[in-house]
Amino acid sequence: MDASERTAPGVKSATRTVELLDFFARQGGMYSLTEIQQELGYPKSSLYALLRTLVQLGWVETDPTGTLYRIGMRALLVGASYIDGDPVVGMAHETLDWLAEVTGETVHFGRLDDHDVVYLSSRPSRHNLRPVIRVGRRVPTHSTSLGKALLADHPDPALPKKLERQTERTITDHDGLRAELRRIRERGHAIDREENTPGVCCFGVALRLQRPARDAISVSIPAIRLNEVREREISALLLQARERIEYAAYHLIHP
Amino acid sequence: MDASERTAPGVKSATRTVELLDFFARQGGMYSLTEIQQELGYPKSSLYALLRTLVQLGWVETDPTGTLYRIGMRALLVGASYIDGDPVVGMAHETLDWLAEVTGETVHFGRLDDHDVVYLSSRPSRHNLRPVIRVGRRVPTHSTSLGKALLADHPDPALPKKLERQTERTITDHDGLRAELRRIRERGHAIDREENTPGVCCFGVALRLQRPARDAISVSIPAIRLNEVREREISALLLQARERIEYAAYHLIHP
DNA sequence: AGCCAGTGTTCGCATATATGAACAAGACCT
DNA sequence: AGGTCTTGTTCATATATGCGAACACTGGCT
Repeated sequence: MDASERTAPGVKSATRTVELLDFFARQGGMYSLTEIQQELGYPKSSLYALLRTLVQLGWVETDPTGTLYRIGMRALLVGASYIDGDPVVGMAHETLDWLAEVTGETVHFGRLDDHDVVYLSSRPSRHNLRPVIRVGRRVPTHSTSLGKALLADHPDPALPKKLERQTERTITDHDGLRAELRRIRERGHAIDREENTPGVCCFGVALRLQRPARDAISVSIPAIRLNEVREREISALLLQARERIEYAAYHLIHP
Repeated sequence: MDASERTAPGVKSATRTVELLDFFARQGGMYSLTEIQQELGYPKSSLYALLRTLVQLGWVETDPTGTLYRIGMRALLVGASYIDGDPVVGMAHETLDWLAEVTGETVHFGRLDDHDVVYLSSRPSRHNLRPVIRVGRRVPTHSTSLGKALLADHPDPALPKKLERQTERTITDHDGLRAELRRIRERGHAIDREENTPGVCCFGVALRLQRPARDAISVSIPAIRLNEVREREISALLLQARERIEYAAYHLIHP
């Protein structure tokens, strides 16, 4: 109960369980006991017991030799259900379809979590043959249109300590980012000009369903296909999409 | 170590952690402490500590009052990574795209897990506007083409004790199912004629990447759009898709 | 062959957690 | 208001778990 209690996050073994799952999720691939041990720093024997338990439950799988571990199938179900159960994602569904349809570009729905934005829903662009699963992926706030739109909506946004460089155009200083957020508030939408991924520009707006906003939508475009006309077109459609979702939300709350 | 050790699945608190996540995933929605307590049967106080721990870690979220719990955003990431890290799903990707393209129908990739098949990847049909997230969902083996194809490939398949009725056409007796599996082996592919979902027929084949097979692919069609010609067409394309995937797998193993 | 380094596995004790019972806080009656 | 449920929260102790150290295997090296 004293101030030194920062080391007590609760049930230790539950914490480790999800940290382990998180590790697998971040890294992907298969790892040996010692590799995981080195990464997470738990004692070998504790980790061993934990892994065996999770293997037995199907949340972790091993290779035939039983010595390499990876995430198991039971973990799959969990992710999908967060999205299925979310009313906002549900409401936005049709509008995201529409936005993808009229722009022909990749559309994302993202939610703020700490200093990241988590993709909750997305529509592949018509040009992108392969519909990559991006749901559940995390991207930084400071280098993405989704993230910057959400930061700009916050009266006193908590910026990450260090703004990690993603590309040569990433804004990496706090003053620059604050100036950018001001521009976004004036302009009404956020733009990411290859600040997170080379060759990709994004336009994003925060959904004002609660203050400060937690959800945002964006349209991503290959930089090559971008020009002033297209830019105006995209931002207009994006704002229209926001209206639609906010309208739907309003009528859900006040039937 | 004696025979009565059936009650010791390992680290208790880890088991409960994933059981809790599983509960949220299955049920969706928000639940109070007592509701969860009644469902899972853990002592109130233990559950309380567990929930608080997971809330603090972002794996469980509460409503503003802090009294209703639901699954948290961090759980999202985990599911996606299972699929991203799987070599077979990766290999099948292009072929699934192709199969969806040439049939115009919904295509699924599924993997056996106990008495269920888990969807690992899917392509929406051209007629189905809304690309529903089905990845991670579980369907029974005995009432789906994916499941029956996988059972048929097994020399001595472990049939579920009780074959749950899904529709009026579901095969619910073991003898009937065994006969059906024999027919599938003779025919070369599995058919589900509205046995799992009214109005939906599916064609499925197991991928022979290991024996017994663990993965399968299927094409789903609205029963209305089905006729003998289309049926032959679909099964031919399905078998072709299987060849492609098996071919790709072979060349991945023997470069 | 024998050694060595690295890895997975087991075991007994110190420590953290699980638990039932008691307490607090509302909600809903009458 | 007062009483009576129901539900969330805290606490002390029995109990399960975490831990270091020892053991067992394996493969590579000399």
